[in-house]
Amino acid sequence: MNKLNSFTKQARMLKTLAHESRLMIVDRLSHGECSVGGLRKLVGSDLSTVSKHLALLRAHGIVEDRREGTTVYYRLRTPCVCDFFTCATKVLKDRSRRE
Amino acid sequence: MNKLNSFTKQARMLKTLAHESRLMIVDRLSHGECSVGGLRKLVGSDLSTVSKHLALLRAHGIVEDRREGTTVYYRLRTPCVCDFFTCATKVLKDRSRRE
DNA sequence: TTCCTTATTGGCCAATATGCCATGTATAAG
DNA sequence: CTTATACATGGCATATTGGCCAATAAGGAA
Repeated sequence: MNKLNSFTKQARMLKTLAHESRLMIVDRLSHGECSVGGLRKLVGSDLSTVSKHLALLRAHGIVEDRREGTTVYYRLRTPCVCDFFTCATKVLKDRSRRE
Repeated sequence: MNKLNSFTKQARMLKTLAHESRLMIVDRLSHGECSVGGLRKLVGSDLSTVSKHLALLRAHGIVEDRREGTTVYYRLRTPCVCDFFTCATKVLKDRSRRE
């Protein structure tokens, strides 16, 4: 059923990660689960904005959540997305060496 | 002078790559340089559209160009961006296994 | 029940991205 | 010179994204 080619799927995933706040969230979650409020303090945006970022990450299978009372905790669902950080850092370093 | 934090820079690079046509272009260039016209056939968009994608990739240091007569050839400037494909494929596979 | 805390969703608007067409530029050929 | 080829760029319309506020939902406590 999923007839989307590889480039389309890769582009969607990259788009999902291609935002400063969402990168901060993923990086934070790579160290362990965190509540929405906790992530809000981290990124500094409105709670509703953070919640929407999380909804997007969840819709794309990057994170999953767990409710405990009124608090919702998020965690990474695909831990290897962190490889993007290694990858991105490497590219950025490589690029700065050439400038 | 570049006071941008790491997340901002990473987000910019991901945004630059987060487009189906640009991914196709980078993938094609990973096999060797190619003219704008050649890339146009590959992605199927208007030549001006492809040219703008290339301008964006160039502005972000992903590709560089070389003119030969009236033809302009593009090539990857930071070959390790291809690691993103490995990375993305890995994540996508990992995700599909969990669904 | 009502109140409070925490998070999600809807609405709205500003900012950005995308893509096409038309125009401009650079090089080569005649 | 003119013409043709191959790209690049400006402009404009549309689509998407991002973020805030307000409203809503879901739990826990009194």
